[in-house]
Amino acid sequence: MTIPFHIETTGASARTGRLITPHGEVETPVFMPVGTVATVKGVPQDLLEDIGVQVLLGNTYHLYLRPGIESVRKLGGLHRFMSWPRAILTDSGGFQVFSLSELRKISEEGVTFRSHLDGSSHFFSPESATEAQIGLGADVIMAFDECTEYPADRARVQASMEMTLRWAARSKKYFEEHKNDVPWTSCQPSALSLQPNQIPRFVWNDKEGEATQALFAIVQGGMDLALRKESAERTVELGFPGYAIGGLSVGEPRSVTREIIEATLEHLPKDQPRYVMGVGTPEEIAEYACLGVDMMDCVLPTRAARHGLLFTSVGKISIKQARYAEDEAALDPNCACRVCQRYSRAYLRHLYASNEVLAQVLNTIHNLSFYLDTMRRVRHSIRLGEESRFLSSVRSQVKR
RNA sequence: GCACAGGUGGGUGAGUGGUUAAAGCCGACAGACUGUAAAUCUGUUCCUCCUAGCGAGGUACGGAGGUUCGAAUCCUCCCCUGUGCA
Repeated sequence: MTIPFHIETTGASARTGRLITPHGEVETPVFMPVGTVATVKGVPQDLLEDIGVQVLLGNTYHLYLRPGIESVRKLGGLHRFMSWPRAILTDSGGFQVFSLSELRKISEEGVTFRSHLDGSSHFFSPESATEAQIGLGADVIMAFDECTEYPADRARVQASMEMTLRWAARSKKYFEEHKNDVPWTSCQPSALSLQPNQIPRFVWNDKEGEATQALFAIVQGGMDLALRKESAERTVELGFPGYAIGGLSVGEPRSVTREIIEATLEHLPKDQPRYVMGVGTPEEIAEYACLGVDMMDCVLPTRAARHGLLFTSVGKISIKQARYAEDEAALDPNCACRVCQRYSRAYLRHLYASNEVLAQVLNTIHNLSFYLDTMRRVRHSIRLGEESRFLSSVRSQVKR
């Protein structure tokens, strides 16, 4: 049994829905904060729950290197290890094939990485990446792919796309044969016991036959519409419970990103979840959601926060700027998050300038709150059939 | 008072006769960041002018003189700081 996806409302192209994972339901379209090494840098899990994070992204490559898949498995899987009762999606390591280009060697069989931590050599294949993700036990796991670099010529994009296709088939085969090896069989998120003065622990039910992990595949094809179409159709033929559009936000112009997303979505099943990997700004995720994208993830809100760049309803704010030194106003006058409710721009700037860790914590909480709130409003507007009006209001805010 | 050591740009600190307006680091200011090798990275940081450039001029290494084609660098005196001895 795989994870069910129910579409609730449908607009022109946008839709809202529910993804029923073994660790709770996820309202879509959803933004998934990135918690690469089993943490959203700077923000504790209980706070992530408070601000409404429904699903987190983890990274197979990083967790494989440290603490190691076996450790996580022994500790009950990633949810239990990091004390996160809600849904998790793990990336397969395919993006590291792209981002660690200096440190890897690709062959049909798989990819040899040199660890960015200690230089040691490691081999990832569709089979081993899938095995690792089963060991981590995320609710949604991703087929091992090659995130094609940009720019790349057509022959290169085609060859890369076809290899990703073969790797998707291998990932699926391995998954079908081993999907019962997850470190949990089921759990009830509501069973989280949080007694006073007690270390929070989950109560894990071991009922048989409950929902298992779902393996999503990734469409590649570079910036070539025909190759995207071919990649989408052939991936769909292989049959997966959900599909991702990968290989974007790798340096191409934003107009191209949008064009590829829009064109690729047409070739993906309308009744299954569609996930665009690695996007975007608040305006972009709102826009893509209105195109019919159900899931997105991005390091931008968390990384930018750590670098002093904050997304607000009045545009981007670089909190390090001298102009905020004596600004008593809330960071974002229209934001209800705990940071905007409590602290002034002057204080946030001071924390940043002083290199205090609280700056990272507060900035990240705000940016994530802003992203999640944006998606909440997108869902609301889709339900009301007013997504185009919502989009134009978001765009006009950005211009200010 | 004597003897050493030392005084360099916002700070620290290299530099001991010639591409030195003066390294590096810090600070300050600005920019970047999109399936996280990212609490990271990039740029600017004496003044003036323009045709905006490895452009022109000015000022600058405690102060004043001097040696030299040329001085932050060598010499003399003075001022100041630190340490030790009286």
